[in-house]
Amino acid sequence: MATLSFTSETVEMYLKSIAELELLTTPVAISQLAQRLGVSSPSVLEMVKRLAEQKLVTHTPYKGVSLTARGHSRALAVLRRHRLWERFLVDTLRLPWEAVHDYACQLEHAAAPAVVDALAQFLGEPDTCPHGNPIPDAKGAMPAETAIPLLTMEIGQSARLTNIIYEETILLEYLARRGLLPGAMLTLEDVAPYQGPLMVRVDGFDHPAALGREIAARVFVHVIE
Amino acid sequence: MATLSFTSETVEMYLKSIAELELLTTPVAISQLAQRLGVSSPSVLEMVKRLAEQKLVTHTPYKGVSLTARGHSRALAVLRRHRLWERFLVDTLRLPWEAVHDYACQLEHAAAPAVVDALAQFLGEPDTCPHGNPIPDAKGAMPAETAIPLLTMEIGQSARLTNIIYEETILLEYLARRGLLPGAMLTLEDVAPYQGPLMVRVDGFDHPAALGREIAARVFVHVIE
DNA sequence: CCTTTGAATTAGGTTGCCCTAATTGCAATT
DNA sequence: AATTGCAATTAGGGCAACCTAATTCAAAGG
Ligand SMILES: [Mn+2]
Ligand SMILES: [Mn+2]
Ligand SMILES: [Mn+2]
Ligand SMILES: [Mn+2]
Repeated sequence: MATLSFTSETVEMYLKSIAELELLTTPVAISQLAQRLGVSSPSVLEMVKRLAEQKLVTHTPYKGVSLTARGHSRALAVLRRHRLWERFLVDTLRLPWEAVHDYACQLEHAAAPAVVDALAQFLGEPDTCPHGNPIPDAKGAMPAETAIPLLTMEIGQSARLTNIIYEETILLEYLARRGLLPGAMLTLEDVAPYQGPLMVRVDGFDHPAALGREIAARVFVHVIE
Repeated sequence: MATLSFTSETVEMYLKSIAELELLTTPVAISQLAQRLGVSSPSVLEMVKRLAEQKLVTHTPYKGVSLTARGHSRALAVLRRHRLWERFLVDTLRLPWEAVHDYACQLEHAAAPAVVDALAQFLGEPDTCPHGNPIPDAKGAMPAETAIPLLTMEIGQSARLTNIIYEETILLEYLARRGLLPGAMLTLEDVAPYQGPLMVRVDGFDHPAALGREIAARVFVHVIE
């Protein structure tokens, strides 16, 4: 008999968040995770111990957590559902690009495998979410990142926006208002010193946008030429 | 400030189940609810007390529970989401008629109002679920039942199947195998005495189906003529 | 090497939702 | 009017996730 390991919504959110944070730093600090999930550090630590017991993560005391292979594939399954729902909400239901992230965060926990497969087929097996991030395939494989953060561009360079990582609705709303959607063409005009903002001209917009470094690290681009 | 009353998935299931059971008997017995939800009677009683505190139900000791107006409208909202998702799963994703009930039971708790509205619009504001039951409109209004239970038909009468109430996957599977879907034409051929089964001829099927009274009370029809 | 400081951890709760076993009460039957 | 059977209720737990306050630790700077 298979170990009937039901994964609660809460556990799925922990695993998904760890996967997202591992793209920035690894192992992931307890406090990072606490901030991302909006819960206290002791709560995270307690859950991390439960996850470690189930061999979904490894915890190095005073260092942080990392996903095991098992945990990683669990996380990718959630990410797949999340991004498929996002496509559905934008492409089929025509809901706003910056709002669907939150809606998908609810739906991602509530779709049986048969539903996910049928949804993917209906959508034409898309390979990116509306924010440009890759959708893992049914086996859990995901293409590696080829774009670079806008933060690492050089002044004067032009680029095409490819994707926005570490999605959060407030970030998406901010970027949408400035035309910074996947596919947008932009030019880095200036970088203020002392951790100051990046001035970015977006094609079709009159005024350049000022992006803090925090944000510029999450916006990925393909430089032209 | 509005009393931010988040309704958990569990509470939603209690309210929906009470609404469904009220169609059969009212007030709803604690043990009925316990059986429907697959939990113990003490658990139900405990929850019923919580629901009563929130003025979602009224509890008459040793009698049972009834929904208040507040509880009823909450329940109809869940039912609306459930039935809209069922339509989506059958019409758009082409999933099997008898399987979608369970899938929709997960999705019904995970759709923000904006998503529900957009989904209803995309589906063309349908007014019944794939099992023939009415979908409450956005304001929570639902047409009254006009069909009668197959159980109350007289021998020799013919009828068109309209809907199946008190949905459960095993029941739907049983009926699907015998062609008993909404729209099916049927004739009541015989009723065995002593609470015995009803023999029903279904158009397009060679052998008549034998339905227990429990089931015949849940299959609704419009008699011809 | 010692001190400092913020992150991690421990200690000790609470709440929601579930359980089994024991008891009580209602209502139907003798 | 007493009995009996089943449903309802009470009693006493359990576990997953959350919290705040107090303590301990590690890494960095003096
Ligand atoms: Mn989520
Ligand atoms: Mn996305
Ligand atoms: Mn449900
Ligand atoms: Mn249905």
